[in-house]
Amino acid sequence: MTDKIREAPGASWTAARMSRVAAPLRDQVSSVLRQAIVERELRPGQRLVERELTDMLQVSRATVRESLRELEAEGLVTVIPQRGAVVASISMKEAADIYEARAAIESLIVRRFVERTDEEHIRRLAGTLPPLREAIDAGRPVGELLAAKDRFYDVLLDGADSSVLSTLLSSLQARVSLLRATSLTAAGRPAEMLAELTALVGAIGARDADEAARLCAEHVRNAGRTGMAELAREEPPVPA
Amino acid sequence: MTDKIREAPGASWTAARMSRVAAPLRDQVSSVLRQAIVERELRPGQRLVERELTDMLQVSRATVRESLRELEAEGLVTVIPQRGAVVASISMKEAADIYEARAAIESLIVRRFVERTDEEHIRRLAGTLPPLREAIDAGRPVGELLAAKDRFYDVLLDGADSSVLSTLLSSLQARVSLLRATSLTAAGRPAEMLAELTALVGAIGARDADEAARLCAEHVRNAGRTGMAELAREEPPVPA
DNA sequence: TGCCGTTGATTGTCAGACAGTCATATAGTC
DNA sequence: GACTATATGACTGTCTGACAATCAACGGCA
Repeated sequence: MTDKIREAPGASWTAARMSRVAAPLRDQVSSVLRQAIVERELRPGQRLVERELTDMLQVSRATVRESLRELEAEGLVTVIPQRGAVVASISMKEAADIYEARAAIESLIVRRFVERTDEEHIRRLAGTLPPLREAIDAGRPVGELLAAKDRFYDVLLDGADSSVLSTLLSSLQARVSLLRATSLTAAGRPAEMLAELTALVGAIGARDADEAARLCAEHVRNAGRTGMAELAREEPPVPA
Repeated sequence: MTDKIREAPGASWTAARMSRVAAPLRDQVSSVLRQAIVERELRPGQRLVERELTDMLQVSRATVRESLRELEAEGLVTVIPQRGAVVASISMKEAADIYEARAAIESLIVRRFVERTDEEHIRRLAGTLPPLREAIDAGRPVGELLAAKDRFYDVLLDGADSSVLSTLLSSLQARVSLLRATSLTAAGRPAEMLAELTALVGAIGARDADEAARLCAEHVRNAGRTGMAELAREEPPVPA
């Protein structure tokens, strides 16, 4: 009767019980939940019952609740007063807004990268593309493509050297991941993406900040467009 | 021995004890603390000792802690493990980053406003300027100017109709308020601001989204520049 | 003067309790 | 049999008290 989540098929994240290590326990709890949400093991609309979480993660209710506040502030969880937390879901409209915001922020990041980075960073950035190309050519699963693309972003953020912008971007990225579809699931999109990133790296290499920013914004908008189109033909989210 | 904050001179916000009303208690606590921080009644660097907060606000430690997690996620409070929460402080560099991000986001908002709003909204937006002008001409205190400007933003955000962008902007705005100086404390800056906003409204009225976005970004950058210049000649933040 | 152990202040976490509220199942009514 | 009023159960919101672990400051000692 309880333990609904634990019984859920394929709920692999339940294995991640909490063990007392360095970081505050609540941060570990947040991380586990955050990851489960972003990776869609916890589905949008799904209730997060405190008692179930405490049983599953073996921590006290107080700790779980503090974590939930954190996730709430990040927009990954929605709290309905007197009803508790549910995994957040976003509307198409919100998703569109988030993509727009991402375009703006990422452009800024690219601009920063161009302005303040050195040849070494540019080389490293360019170096992240070949693995991506190989993954695409080999028809690897979406997860691996995303991982490869993450490395691109890692270098970009590192070079832009702005914790503020990094934080902003990752919170936006987490929220769009609430949509089930990635633009990368659309046929042909991975190749397009690679082309866009290649062009972007080209502009960065030429130290053309304006052009790079423009390409970047366009890239995000394209991703958003395909992703949302993809989404439009899937089933609706889990009802409350 | 306890009650240090309550005894603090001029700590007017302490009067705001919690009373049980509709919203969850923790939200009231968050609001009180957030406001106290943004209005600089709690200074950057100041420790927020849980016991003192519970005494002052008359709520349990659990409730206070949940609020602190929320403020932490908003970036208004920094938590040092095993030492607890302190009011966040930001470096000049971070502040500059935030202003840049604000410029990007606000431009987007203005663009949205132009794209999707009607004459009525534009009139309302223009209508917020005269009170601002009067406040400036009458040499009213900075607080009142800020309030008048807030009304301008209210209309703008309302017309842009995007909760995502509103949330983003207000979190950025809260964080820069951690700097003590407002650009408005600089001599002549209020008048400049008014001129910039007037030009902005003009572009919006003409439905020129590009120009409006450009003016808006410029406005934010100007505000950032003066604000940070102002800041540079004040005393350093309260040490930990 | 500078190192080190003691002490006090606080945080991190836990368990248990209880009122209030929402949703649902149950019983009673027409 | 459909419909409403009520009882029940499942949870959340909040509080209290407790205790180990850690940090910071103090004072003693070399």
